[in-house]
Amino acid sequence: MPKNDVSMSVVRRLPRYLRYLEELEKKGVCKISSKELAESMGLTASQVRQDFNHFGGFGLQGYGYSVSSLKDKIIGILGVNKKTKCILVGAGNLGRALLNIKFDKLGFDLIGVFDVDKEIVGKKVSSFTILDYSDIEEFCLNNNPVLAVITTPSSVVESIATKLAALGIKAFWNFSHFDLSKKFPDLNVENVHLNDSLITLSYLIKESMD
Amino acid sequence: MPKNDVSMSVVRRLPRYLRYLEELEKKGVCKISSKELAESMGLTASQVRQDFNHFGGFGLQGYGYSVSSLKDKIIGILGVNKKTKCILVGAGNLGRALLNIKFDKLGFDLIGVFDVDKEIVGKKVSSFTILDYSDIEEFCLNNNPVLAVITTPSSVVESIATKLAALGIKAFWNFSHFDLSKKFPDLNVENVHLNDSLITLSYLIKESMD
DNA sequence: TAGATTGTTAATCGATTAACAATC
DNA sequence: TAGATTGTTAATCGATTAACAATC
Repeated sequence: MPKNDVSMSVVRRLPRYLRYLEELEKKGVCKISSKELAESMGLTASQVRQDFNHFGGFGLQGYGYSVSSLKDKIIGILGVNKKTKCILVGAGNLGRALLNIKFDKLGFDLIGVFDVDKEIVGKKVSSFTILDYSDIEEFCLNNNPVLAVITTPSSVVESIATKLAALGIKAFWNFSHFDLSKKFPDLNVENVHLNDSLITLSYLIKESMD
Repeated sequence: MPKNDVSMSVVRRLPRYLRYLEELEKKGVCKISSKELAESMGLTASQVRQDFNHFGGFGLQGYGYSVSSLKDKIIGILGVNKKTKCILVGAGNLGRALLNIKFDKLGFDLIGVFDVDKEIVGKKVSSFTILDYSDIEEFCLNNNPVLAVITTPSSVVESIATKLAALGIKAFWNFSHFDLSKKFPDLNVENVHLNDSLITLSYLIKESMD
């Protein structure tokens, strides 16, 4: 059972652990020590053990960790085995690219994709038919999605999020620059700021040229 | 002039500062105090002043900071005024979505988009003609790009990156799960792990339900 | 000058690392 | 049992916050 108030530094390492463990399992590795896992991930053995012990003792002293049971524990902690209902708003290039994500393998069930553009409403992208944004209210009342993926222009995000929050949305995966955390401090917001990421790289390149 | 060895915590806040300053400038705000800026960004005034002072004194005691000159300083620090040559490898959905990014506003000049799929090679997406991946070596020898955006399947990233590194690429903007930092410790790598981001949100939602 | 706010030093807090006893 | 490696406590390190002198 996960305990509360684990720091975000730890939480953000959990998906990485999961990825590495899945790779190990694929390779047929059954057992791994904190030392080996740390080395392959660029962490320290102490850090690995500290991280896991936030959630209870997952290992066996003198042996190490069972890859499959450690993986299962982390899946449980992250809630990847859940099927949290979600919608995607904004079926532009980025939104459509995100439709390739295996939401069901990440703990979500994508139940609706919306856009305002009448040109694309009704069309099929991957296995999803684009729905009309003007029907989103009724859709949410009927289906109660928990997460909204926001891939619309920043200018319309405030009004969309306000509507969705009123309809009971509890979390935003936000690809826009609108600061949803400030406006909705009680909701869960995860920002993906691609521009910031690329600019950071500009800085690192510049520094490495010195 | 930027000094060296500023921590990544600080560096990652710089693009956010830049965004907020651009918004302020758009609103016609000329002057801002560390206190005001901190409040609007969810930081502390101390943190804002510490951050800027890593790079020199940008403010005026008793007055605050000039929005436009602070913005210009940060642009300089981040190298956003540069035009670092870059290429994109993998013109699938995600790659094509990224073509909408204003690379030139973020310090880069996107000079080539590559894919292996003969079906799309030669086609135009946005203002870019998709080039044949088999010509990438010659292209790099002629044009010397510095950054490669990697939006191919993870399985082929190792061989692509090995080739590009040998051709003088200095940085990767990596959207795959392949661990480029481990294989190329001397290159600049910025990872965008969308799956990890979504999984983190799964955890946060789960926690907030308790 | 008085008020405001920076630049900077010192204190605090939290995360990482080290150490080692517990134990498989 | 001896060796190995965890779980956990203590030490260290670094980042954030607080405080205040400098100064516009």
